[in-house]
Amino acid sequence: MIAIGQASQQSGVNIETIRYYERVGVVPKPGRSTAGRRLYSVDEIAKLRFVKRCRDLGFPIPIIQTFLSFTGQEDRSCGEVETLAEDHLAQIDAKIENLARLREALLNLSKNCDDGTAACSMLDSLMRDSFGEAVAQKS
Amino acid sequence: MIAIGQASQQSGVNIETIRYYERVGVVPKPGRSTAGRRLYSVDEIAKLRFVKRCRDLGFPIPIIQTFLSFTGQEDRSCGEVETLAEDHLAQIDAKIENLARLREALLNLSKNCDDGTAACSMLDSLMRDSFGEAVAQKS
DNA sequence: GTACTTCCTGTAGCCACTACAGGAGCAAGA
DNA sequence: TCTTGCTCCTGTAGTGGCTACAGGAAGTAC
Repeated sequence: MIAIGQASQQSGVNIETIRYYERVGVVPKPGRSTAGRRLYSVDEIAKLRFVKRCRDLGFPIPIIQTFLSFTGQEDRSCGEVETLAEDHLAQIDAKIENLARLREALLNLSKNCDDGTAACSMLDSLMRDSFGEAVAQKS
Repeated sequence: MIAIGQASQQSGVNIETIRYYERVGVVPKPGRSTAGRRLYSVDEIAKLRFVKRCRDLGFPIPIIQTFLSFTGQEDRSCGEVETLAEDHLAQIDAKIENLARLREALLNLSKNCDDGTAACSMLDSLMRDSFGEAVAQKS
């Protein structure tokens, strides 16, 4: 059983974030020492590491909670996990696509900027009415 | 001079968002009718539209405020705008790259998932220690 | 005993909105 | 004139996923 600082080091999750995860119910409340300090087992560290990996992959916390509810039960989890992962992948693809479009728009805007003249054509373009219909979705 | 609902329609900015922009100082406080309702001029609508376009391009609000402080003055704005736009472009590129890496990691994880067996190899991988070093940055 | 570090709880801040409560004004029709 | 329905007002709280800080208590090393 180790304290939260060590748990943070071993899991890669920030101390404040560990407490936040506990508060919102991502990980269960750990045991406490007689003085009231949190004590973590090896399993709990592993769970924290799992959460961190999922977060690094961009999964939102409610999805991670679903994942965690699946671990332990052997049957029927794979299909649902796959669906959730595919949905997430689709969202990532959409984000990439949107960012690429945004990148294009920005490049088009700023490439007129390098002629060294005083007035900024990019700001002008942003001010004019003709621009801005192509880039619309959320990133 | 038009009311906030019309201003919202003509600028494409949500009513609540217009009030939010006013509150945080992105756009100046508009005039009011005798009954206390906001009244917007053509120029103010144009400014709202400018803010919307910048937001659609992903510029954060402080940058947009800098842009707005440049409009009106003719000299020296282009170079600074260009720098800000380039920085923003670099950030977009970094995001795209990170998402692409994330996408790869997710694909690698989930492609073992489609064999129809009961236990989920993806969750297993996420639980094991060997995975997760390649994907680390913020999106 | 003292200095230093780690830990505790609780609250507030970040970003860029969005939603809602509870009320007031305004325009059109009966 | 009255009612209906729409728009608008202010103020506050919620979103996601943390992060930071205040003010204190406990543990450890010398």
